[in-house]
Amino acid sequence: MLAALSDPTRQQMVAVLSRERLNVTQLTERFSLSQPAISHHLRILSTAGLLVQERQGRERLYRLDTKCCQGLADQFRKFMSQCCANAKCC
Amino acid sequence: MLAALSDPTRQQMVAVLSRERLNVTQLTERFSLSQPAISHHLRILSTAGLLVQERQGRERLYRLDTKCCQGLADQFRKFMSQCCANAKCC
DNA sequence: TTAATAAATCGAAATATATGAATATATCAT
DNA sequence: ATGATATATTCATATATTTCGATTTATTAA
Repeated sequence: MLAALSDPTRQQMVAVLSRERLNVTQLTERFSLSQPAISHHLRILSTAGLLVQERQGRERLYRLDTKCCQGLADQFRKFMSQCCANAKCC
Repeated sequence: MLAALSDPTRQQMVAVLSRERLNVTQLTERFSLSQPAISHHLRILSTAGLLVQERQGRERLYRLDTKCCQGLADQFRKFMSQCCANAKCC
């Protein structure tokens, strides 16, 4: 998840897809990248569980998987909180 | 910060350094990596603001910068929360 | 069935990252 | 000063990632 979100392009994609449901073509228009590059990033974000696909006719709309996002964000928060709590004891 | 934490070795290093203050040599013993490799990771984590150095005689002890860690974790949490909130409106 | 469109995959090139060996630097103890 | 130790840096190499062009696959419309 962290690796998926460590790329600036993918961070922007997550932000954009949190506001709108877009297909690959639409995303390709917004980012100055080729369609395969966008597909590649979508794949990485999807594999990390951050996105979900919705088939709509011949298009595939991507959007944020909020449940999963919250879960992952929470997991990360816990890791960091635990580390910070440990550090307090030193 | 995300890039720094996306590497498994560095995640472990953060966890370890949250519990103990260690120098490069000690870290090199715990991880099966060369001393330069450890220094390299320490540099990346330090640059991201996650670690601080403490000079102690001829050694340099590394430990978690809890203040910075919490700040960064919080920043990330806000980003994800905002995205999830946006998504709720779709 | 066929043409057109959307999206994924493949292959290759460019770039970035991780790693270790060797070296350099800095600090402490003698 | 000198020797020993801790750490950083340099350099080269291996690996991974990003990107695009070309191709393939799948789906819809005619």
